[in-house]
Amino acid sequence: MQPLKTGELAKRAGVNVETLRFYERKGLLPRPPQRESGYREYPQESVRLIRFIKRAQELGFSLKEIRELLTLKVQPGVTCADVRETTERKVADVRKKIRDLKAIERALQRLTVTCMGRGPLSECPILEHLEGEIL
Amino acid sequence: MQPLKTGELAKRAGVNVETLRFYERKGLLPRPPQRESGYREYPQESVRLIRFIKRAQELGFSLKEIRELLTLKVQPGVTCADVRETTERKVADVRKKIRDLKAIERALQRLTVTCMGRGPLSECPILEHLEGEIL
DNA sequence: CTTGACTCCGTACCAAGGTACGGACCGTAG
DNA sequence: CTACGGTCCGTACCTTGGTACGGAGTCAAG
Repeated sequence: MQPLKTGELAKRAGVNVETLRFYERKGLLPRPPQRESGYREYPQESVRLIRFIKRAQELGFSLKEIRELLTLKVQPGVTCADVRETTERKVADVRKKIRDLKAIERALQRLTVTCMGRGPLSECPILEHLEGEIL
Repeated sequence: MQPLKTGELAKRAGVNVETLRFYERKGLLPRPPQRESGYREYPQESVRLIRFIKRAQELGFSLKEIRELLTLKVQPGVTCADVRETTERKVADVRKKIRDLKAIERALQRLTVTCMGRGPLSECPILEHLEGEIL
């Protein structure tokens, strides 16, 4: 298995070359050995690393959190329980976001229910509510 | 009712002075008449306008969307139904966000369930999943 | 009339997660 | 050997919703 050049890694991992550079700057992707010319030579595992990042992102982890997860992985003495704890915190975050959005949904829903969609703008219950006339 | 100076409006509306300047730049808050000295003289209604913005924000509207709502209000021929439509689109957005977050929640929940929190990091099911080992 | 608080303006900065650009250099196919 | 595409680097730019700063000018209380 040959090392990968930046463009090859980007292609295999399904991201932009610029994104790789960005991840490197952010400390998510370690800088690989470089040739004399400066060309980076990524090991094959880098593809997995990028995919790890992308998966974690899909699960709602921020890049900062992902960097922490990656740091956990290489620190001695870190246990599975630490990773689990991070994940549980994230579940709690996500649940809070869901609760907040549901409150918003209910409020908006109440607004659309009060508005028949008829009548002039000056009597629109939605705008009235936003202006604080009612409630 | 005297006109309000920037600081007074900010105080009454519960926002920062800088925020008012920001809203003005963004086209949410029309630039009021100004004295010779440049001092702005806001009409009392501006307090309501800022509160409108803040309420709409709490309901998940972005500043851009709020600007559109405000534009709707002053355009002739716009009906209550237009406002209702905007609100309904927003409800749909919010519902989609909730669905997405629920999918994330389920996925994270599955991960924490598979992880007993014991054992070495090298066998952590959470990290394994993120790396694509399983599934 | 002085002085401290307020206001003006442009601009820079923050977070997050990238994308884009330009000039210089490299590498390889033809 | 040359030409084209890939890569390097630093930097600027984008979005969203603001916050902060600094110098100059202004207002109003004492």
